[in-house]
Amino acid sequence: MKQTHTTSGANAERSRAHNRRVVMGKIHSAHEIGRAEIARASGLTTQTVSNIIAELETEGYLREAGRRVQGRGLPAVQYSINASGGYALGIEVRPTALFAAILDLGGTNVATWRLPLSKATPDETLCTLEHLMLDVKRTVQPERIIGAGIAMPGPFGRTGLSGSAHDLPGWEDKDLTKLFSEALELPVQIENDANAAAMAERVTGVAKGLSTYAYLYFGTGLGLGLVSQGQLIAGAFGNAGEIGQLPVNLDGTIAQLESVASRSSIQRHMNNAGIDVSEMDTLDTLHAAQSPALSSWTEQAAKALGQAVAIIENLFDPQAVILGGAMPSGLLKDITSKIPLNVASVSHRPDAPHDRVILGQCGRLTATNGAASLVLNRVYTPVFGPAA
Amino acid sequence: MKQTHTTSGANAERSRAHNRRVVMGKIHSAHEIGRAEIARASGLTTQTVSNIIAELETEGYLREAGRRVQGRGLPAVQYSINASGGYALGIEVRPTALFAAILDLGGTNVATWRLPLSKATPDETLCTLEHLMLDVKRTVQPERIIGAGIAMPGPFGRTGLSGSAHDLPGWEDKDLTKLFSEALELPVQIENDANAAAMAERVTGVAKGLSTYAYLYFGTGLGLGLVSQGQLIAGAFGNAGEIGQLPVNLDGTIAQLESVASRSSIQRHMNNAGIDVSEMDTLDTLHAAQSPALSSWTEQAAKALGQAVAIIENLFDPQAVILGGAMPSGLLKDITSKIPLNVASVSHRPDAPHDRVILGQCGRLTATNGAASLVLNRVYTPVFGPAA
DNA sequence: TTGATTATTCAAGTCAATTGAATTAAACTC
DNA sequence: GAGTTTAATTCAATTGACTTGAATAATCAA
Repeated sequence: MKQTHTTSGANAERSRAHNRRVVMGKIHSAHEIGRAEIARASGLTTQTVSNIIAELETEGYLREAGRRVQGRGLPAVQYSINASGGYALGIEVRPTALFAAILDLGGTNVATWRLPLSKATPDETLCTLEHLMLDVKRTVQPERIIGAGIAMPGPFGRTGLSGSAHDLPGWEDKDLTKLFSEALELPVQIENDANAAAMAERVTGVAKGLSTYAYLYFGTGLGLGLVSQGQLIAGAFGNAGEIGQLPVNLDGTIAQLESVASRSSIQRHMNNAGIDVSEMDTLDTLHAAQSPALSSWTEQAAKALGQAVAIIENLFDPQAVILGGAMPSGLLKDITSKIPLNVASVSHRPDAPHDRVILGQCGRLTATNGAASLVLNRVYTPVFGPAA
Repeated sequence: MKQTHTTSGANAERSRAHNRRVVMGKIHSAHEIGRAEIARASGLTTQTVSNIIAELETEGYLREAGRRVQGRGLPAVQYSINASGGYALGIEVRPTALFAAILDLGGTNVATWRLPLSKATPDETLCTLEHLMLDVKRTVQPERIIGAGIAMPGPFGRTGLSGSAHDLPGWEDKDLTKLFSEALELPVQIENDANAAAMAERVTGVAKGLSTYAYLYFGTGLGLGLVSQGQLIAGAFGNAGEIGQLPVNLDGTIAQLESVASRSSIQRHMNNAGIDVSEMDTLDTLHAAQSPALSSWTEQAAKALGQAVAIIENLFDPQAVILGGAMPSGLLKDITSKIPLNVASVSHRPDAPHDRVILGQCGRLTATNGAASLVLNRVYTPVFGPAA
């Protein structure tokens, strides 16, 4: 993930790109907004905003949304995102399947694929992707596809995946960015699934108004995505957020967070109680029926997550911690409400406009949609090259 | 700490400011470097770099450092930072004293003050500062002072300090930035002591080549500074890095990190052994004499810190974790070497160019010098306005 | 109806980047 | 050691994008 950035300098062209993002970002978060207001909020002149909006409109990214009368003076022409003006492709690579989704500029899912993989080796995956692309190009206008985001389970080495813990063999020492961008013929961004999922909530979900938050992702294990000022914190090597091994204290016993709060931990727990939950729907049913075995799991998980949340709040001071991932939403909601919060924390702000722990709303395909959201976030959030 | 940024847009002027920082940053980290090389490293043209360097040189921030023959072609004129071209003021407010330091552009300490405070109320502090400023202006040319950094123990509320844990009463609900910038008549930056200390290592210490790292700070308690891509991670309300309450597991007993690894924990531990260590020098002597009581503390502290390091590495994936603060350096070195590292971590990189845990080198006044380093870091690291 | 207010556009001006050709000084080649 | 190659730097012209200030348009208030 680490690379030498040789483009830290600014020039007119890069200023324009930056300002286009600023404008798109304001429109995205305000939903409908006029030029003058964007100018005030961004520090640009109305003239500049006008020019940029004209450009964005002819390119199809924006559309007029009537005038709004708001007191005296000429009513401002409102602009909003033209959802069909661009599309982002999201790819999630899992050990047994490849998920894909297309989101439009507004963040709405317009297509979803699930392609089985036997081993998820690079060859098989890339080959499957080439077939997928044919389909993708039939679904939306190819020239309207802005880019692709790829979500894979980490951890990442300097290139490719590394370490002994990940479940995708054969990807070590590969230049992932090169591999995918060549196969897809699109600019790509690669993140682990938790990070991608975190972005989904920012672009379309409950984190839309937030710029600094943490996201706990229930995948096979448990992942953490950290977003600071609208950008993912990747860490030096792209592996920030490995929270699974966090030690938690359950009634005097130390356990790893992931072994108590994850999908695989439910399966283990329920199997011990003689119940098979290999199907996700079973879980949903059990939850609706208030299964005692499931609620004893929930209790443990919530307790463990409470400790994780306390640590996250202390170390990162986020606006909120969001919970999401591939779990029945009723169950997730239940967990969310049961997480104990430390009243002595700096995050305890009685006047806060929202809860400290929030339920994510992006559903089971969060990571796939999140992969696409990585692309959308780049449209809406200005970035500048990092320090050397 | 949170505020509405109305200047996220880019223009020619802000581009220039950005590029000046890029150029200063390259020169700072390379020590001596020619224009063409800066151009290559930054993506700017040599012409632009030439213009900026000419500007910076006439302003006194740079100076020529001879030509370097490096093979064929015209030998490049080398430039380096002109240390006396600018000064940064650092202020550290503690409950019983105000520390101040001036660093030159090269990061060298040119003056230090220690002014006793009886209660460190805003009134007393600001009054003391006004007297200090008279002295400061006699020490260096007033117009060469770039700005001031302020280090205070957190946590911060939306304005001022808040919470029950901090030791500076009377600062609640104050607009710190306004208060200090008006008293000093300088642009100011305010951070907690751990964050300031973290910056000291980046500007002058062992973190000079690092852009993403964590810093564990021994103050009265224990603080954490997180630096990502050359910038401090502040969190949503400026309180990121509150690591003191982290639970650690010592032989089955759960303790708070701060109660085992901090200056006050040493005092408690040694008092229990019947030894008084209210003077820091005593500690140094005891360490040199290999006091058994002290080494039993060190062992516990290192064990606890090992757990904290593991969590930091997993959550943040830094290039390194640096240890520093107001402790005898021999003792710190000892702790550093004794911290157990998890071999299974993603941070275990046998080919890394440096250790995973590094001893800081900025000495006892790290936080004060660090406050000044906040200012210097802004000179050397380009920033752009954060997302809305 | 008139004046105040706010949004927007028009036209000119400015800033700071880029581009391409020219100059300088060293190293390599024969 | 004369000529060629290479690299850094400067000179002069150009361009892109933002700003400025004046003009115009549409609404509210009196």
